Amino acid sequence: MLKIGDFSALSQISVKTLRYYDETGLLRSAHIDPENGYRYYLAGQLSDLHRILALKDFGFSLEQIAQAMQAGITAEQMRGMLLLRQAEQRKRLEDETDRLNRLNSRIRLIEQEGRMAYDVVLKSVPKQWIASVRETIPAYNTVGNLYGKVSAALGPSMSACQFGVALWHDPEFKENDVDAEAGFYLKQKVPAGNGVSVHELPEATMATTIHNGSYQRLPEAYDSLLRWVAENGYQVAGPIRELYLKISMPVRQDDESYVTEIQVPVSKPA
Amino acid sequence: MLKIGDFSALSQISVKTLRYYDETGLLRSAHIDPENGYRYYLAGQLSDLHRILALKDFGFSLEQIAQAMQAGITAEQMRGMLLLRQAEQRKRLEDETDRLNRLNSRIRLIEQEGRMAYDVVLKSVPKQWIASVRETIPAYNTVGNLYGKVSAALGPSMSACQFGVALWHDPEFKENDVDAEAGFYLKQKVPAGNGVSVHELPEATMATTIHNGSYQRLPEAYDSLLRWVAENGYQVAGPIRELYLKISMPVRQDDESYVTEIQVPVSKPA
DNA sequence: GCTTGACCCTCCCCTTACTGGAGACCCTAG
DNA sequence: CTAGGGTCTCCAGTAAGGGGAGGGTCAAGC
Repeated sequence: MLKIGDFSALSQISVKTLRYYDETGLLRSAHIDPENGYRYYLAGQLSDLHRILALKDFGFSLEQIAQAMQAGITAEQMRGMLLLRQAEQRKRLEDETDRLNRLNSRIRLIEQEGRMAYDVVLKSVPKQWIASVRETIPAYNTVGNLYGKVSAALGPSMSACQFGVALWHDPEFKENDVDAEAGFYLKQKVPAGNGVSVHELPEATMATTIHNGSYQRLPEAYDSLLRWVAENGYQVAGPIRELYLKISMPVRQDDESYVTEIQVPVSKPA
Repeated sequence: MLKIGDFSALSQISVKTLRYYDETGLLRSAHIDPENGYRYYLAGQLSDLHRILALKDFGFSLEQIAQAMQAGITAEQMRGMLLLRQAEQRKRLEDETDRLNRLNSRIRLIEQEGRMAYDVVLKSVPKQWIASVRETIPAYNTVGNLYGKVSAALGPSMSACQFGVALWHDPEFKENDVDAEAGFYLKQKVPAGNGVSVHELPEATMATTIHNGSYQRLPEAYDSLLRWVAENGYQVAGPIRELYLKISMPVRQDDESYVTEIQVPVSKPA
């Protein structure tokens, strides 16, 4: 019979941890002296502990290990467990690889451009009702003219609007003759009409960034964002959205208090 | 001013998390109504939140992020942070890759041998005093004869002994003329003499496994262990140790109550 | 003006796999 | 017989929030 300190020395596992395993039932001590509560272990329990440590090293939780241990598992069942864990571990490895790639990409961007670069966040946005008009306009920065039309057509329904948004439908960047959709996100559905379309934008996975300030510096944000998309192995999968989260009337191109979010729908090519 | 729910909807970050960030000072709400305690956010804070999320995605802890955020960091400082994180992430990726390899190796072993295979654990063992004799013996299983010599030579010092141990000094497996060292681990240093050497084994990183039962099945344990060492990219880096953790007198080759630990010192080839 | 449902608040407990410490008891060697 | 080290239980804390209770607040519809 070994005292807990001896068992700890043999196994290189801390006394604290052994007590924890005993307490949680993962590895019960072979005997407890009822006089003084001392735990006693058998040398033969070292193989149980080794099994626990090996499974832990494979990435199983203590709870999973406890289940496997008390069930007197066969080689075939063990193989099944390990194959499941293998799949999870592959996924994990892929995630960590992607994370490293994102880090590398950001470092490159900072080194090449000498500035901080925009923070790009990948997120899934829910379905969203929108009231809008879609027209071919001469250039990006003339999109503002469309909002008057929308709000005039909506009339009292304007109260259901949250904030302005633009969608760029051209699959490639175009200087002129831009296929633009402009309108407002809606708190709830409102009737369409008067040339205004009311429809629901689908749920989508978006690479997004926030631009603070003047619209004249928007191209830098687009630059960071689109490079992020390309360098991390995504492709653009739909119209890019611009959300005008803070704006003031009358609209000015160089108001530094404006807040704009750019969203690029993305997908991983198969 | 946005209520916490609005800010949550815009950012896709849960209200709970936003409150947690406020509480911990990571992202304070711009204003708190003193009447009712409601938190209010500005749209401009979205870019702060985006920075937090981007850094979190890179693997920084919230505490690290908080420090970086309140210091008004420059692009160059940010680059330094990211380079440090990059090195950590590379290490992590390597660890996770090794873990997957260990998993693969174990699965292969089970599939090829149709049994559970031994649980191999990598651990670092501390320096250890030993009293021993070293001789060339006809075969492995005749090592038992040496222990009598050692205990006779030690005399009353035997009380400082913990358990018997054998070291195999041959770099390759040998059936005959085995260069063997046999003796006992010591609780403290004792005087040498009478043909017994007392010296200290160095600290070492060991791949280890526990064998329960008859010595006749020890070769299976060696098989699992040495395959593990080879398949996980280690090389043997010193004499293999056998620790006789539970044994009884007289020694029998087929006693199923014996417990033996095999330790292979390993290193990663450069 | 009233009600109702959605929203917001704080406070507490829970998660994993332990680690650290306090205070008390116990064992063994000299 | 004493000193030290070993062991016990209990409590608190970790990172990053999630879940829920209990209670106050706000806005819209009637």
